Amino acid sequence: MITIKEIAKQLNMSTTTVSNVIHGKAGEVSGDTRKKVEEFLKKVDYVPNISARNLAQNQSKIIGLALKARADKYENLLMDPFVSVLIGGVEETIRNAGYFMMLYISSDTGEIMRHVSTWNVDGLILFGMLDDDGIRVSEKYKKPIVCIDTYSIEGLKHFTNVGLDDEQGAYDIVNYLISQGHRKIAFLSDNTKGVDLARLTGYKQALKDAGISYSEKDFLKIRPKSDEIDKSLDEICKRASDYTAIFCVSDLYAVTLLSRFEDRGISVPDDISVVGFDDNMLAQLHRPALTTVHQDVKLKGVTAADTLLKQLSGKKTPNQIKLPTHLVIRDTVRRID
Amino acid sequence: MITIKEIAKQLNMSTTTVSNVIHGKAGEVSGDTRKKVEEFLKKVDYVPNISARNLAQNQSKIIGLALKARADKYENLLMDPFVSVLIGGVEETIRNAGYFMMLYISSDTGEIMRHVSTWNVDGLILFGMLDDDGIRVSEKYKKPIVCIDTYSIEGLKHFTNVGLDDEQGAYDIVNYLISQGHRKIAFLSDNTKGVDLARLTGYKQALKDAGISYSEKDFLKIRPKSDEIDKSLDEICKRASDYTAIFCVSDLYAVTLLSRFEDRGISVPDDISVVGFDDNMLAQLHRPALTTVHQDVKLKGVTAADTLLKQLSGKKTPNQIKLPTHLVIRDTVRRID
DNA sequence: GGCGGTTACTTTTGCGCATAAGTTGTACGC
DNA sequence: GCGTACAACTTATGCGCAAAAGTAACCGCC
Repeated sequence: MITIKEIAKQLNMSTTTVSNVIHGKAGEVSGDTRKKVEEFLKKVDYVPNISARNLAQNQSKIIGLALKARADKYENLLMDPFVSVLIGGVEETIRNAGYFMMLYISSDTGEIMRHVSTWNVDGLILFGMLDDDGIRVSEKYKKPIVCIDTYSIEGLKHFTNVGLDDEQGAYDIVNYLISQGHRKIAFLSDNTKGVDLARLTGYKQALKDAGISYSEKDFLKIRPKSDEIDKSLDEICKRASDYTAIFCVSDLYAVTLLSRFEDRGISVPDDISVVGFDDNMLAQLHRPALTTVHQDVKLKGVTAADTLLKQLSGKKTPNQIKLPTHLVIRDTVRRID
Repeated sequence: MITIKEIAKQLNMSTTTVSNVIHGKAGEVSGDTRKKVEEFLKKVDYVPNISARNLAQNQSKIIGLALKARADKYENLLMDPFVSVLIGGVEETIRNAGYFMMLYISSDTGEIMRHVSTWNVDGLILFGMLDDDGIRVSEKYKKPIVCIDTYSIEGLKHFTNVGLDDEQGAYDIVNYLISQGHRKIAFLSDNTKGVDLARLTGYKQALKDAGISYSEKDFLKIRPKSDEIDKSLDEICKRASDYTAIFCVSDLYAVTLLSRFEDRGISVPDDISVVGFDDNMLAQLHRPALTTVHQDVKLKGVTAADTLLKQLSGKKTPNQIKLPTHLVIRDTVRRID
């Protein structure tokens, strides 16, 4: 590939002049010269060597997107259809701003931070990754970081988080359930942290506001590891008869439960109502179609990227951005009287 | 971040010595010095500056993964749940080999190639991207390229392709349909190129071997653009009564069709049988669960990455790798007599 | 005792680029 | 007609690293 030096030699001028034209520094190069250089650049299809540019400027034009990866099927973020949509949103935004995306899938924060340092990445988007260890490590590298769906109190002091109004979304759909006459409503999830906790809180609040009591046993805990999920699901099916409705923390779980119910001859919504959260393709295509809370996943990716870009240009951003959700009523909830 | 130069200064030795230790060049540095340097490196948590290294070595340790992106919902690769699994397979393999992954989503081959050149990427994995234009452009940059699911005859002369034995997979499932007594079998797809063509060929061959004739009208063409898909699906539903079974080119289409049938009161498999191809989460979770052809998507990603890594180390690779598929019999096919 | 070979280093160069610092030439004001 | 300001350049430097080329000490050996 041709270098600036070679171009300068062929045009019989200095590299600085060529460089100035490339960077559009007006007023430092005459119209004539500019034109000559521009034409030549086009002719030889000049492409800068980013390594050299980065070295000289101590930047990288790279934005890292780190995803937490886990081994088991239902634990693995990658299994959820919406992840690739989010990746797409981030990539598009970043590229339009002249940055590049390096994708990193790992659960080892330290490893990621070394990587950040090695590549001198300009900024980082963390999805499902921020633990206390991560916060400590990441403070060492003074790079802008935007988290997605992270509820760490400690983390919010340092980084901005892009997420949903999970609590409100959960509140809305549980409230809808209540409006349809349901009073025995279970909550299904595999943990009580972060996003799941926020949705649990919304669920509890809706119950409380309707004067419905909540007890520990209304939390149906699913175990996502592949060797346990079947057993776990069976247990939940047994306990389902205690409820008229189940609010699943995600569509993935909701649809999984739906198919399990179908297999056991439990009819939705006649025998029991089921709702989810996310509104992904699974929810739309399943029959009965799932009543759920819609989130705009691409927007989430775009917002995270935009926020990071703002920070890179020195602007301040709020440390908590909550995207709205809305209820999508389909066919898995029955009105009871 | 600390540099080799600084380390050398503090240890009172030359940068070359430090560099040699870093690269484990035995015999060029004494045990004592080696130990001293290694300890120091650990103490200061030295991380190399990749830009500088790449510039000096004229390499990049980057592997590009380029995905073809299209605007419409069903045309957009990212919408298919399996894409992120494939990305994960590539990333894992690459990272274990000390490379990094830069993700690129675009449909502009030229743009991608400029990017390749700018970053001096060591190799490229192309997914759903190779058109004739792409071949021409990519020949200019002498970098190893591995394609995924690409059937371009022209392309195979230049690059290796990792794909499935699509023809055999299609043959198997259509043959299964025939073994269940079906003779009026339609094929559903949105195009007749690449993977879709291979599956169509397998379908036709199975019909032929069973003495069943095929005519143009047995090809149900779906139009994936978001403003057309509904109408398109309705037309297909009308024509469905001419058949006892429909072989959809992908699970995404199959499940979409399944839910449309359900909405119109057409019962699967009682009124009509439906099969797909891919065996993704949609197929597993839908009820009735979809009979389909299984492919190992992660393996596809891993194989593509492995193949590229082999090429990077100078090894020869076959120019066509076909991963096996197998039939997964579930509940969307009825035996007819 | 001079020479080749080896070990364990150091000095130097250059990758391609951006940029600070330096050099012209010339128009302008008074 | 001299200083100043500015436009339009060029020269020189350094980013951090790898690696080629150089050096110095030592050993063995005929």
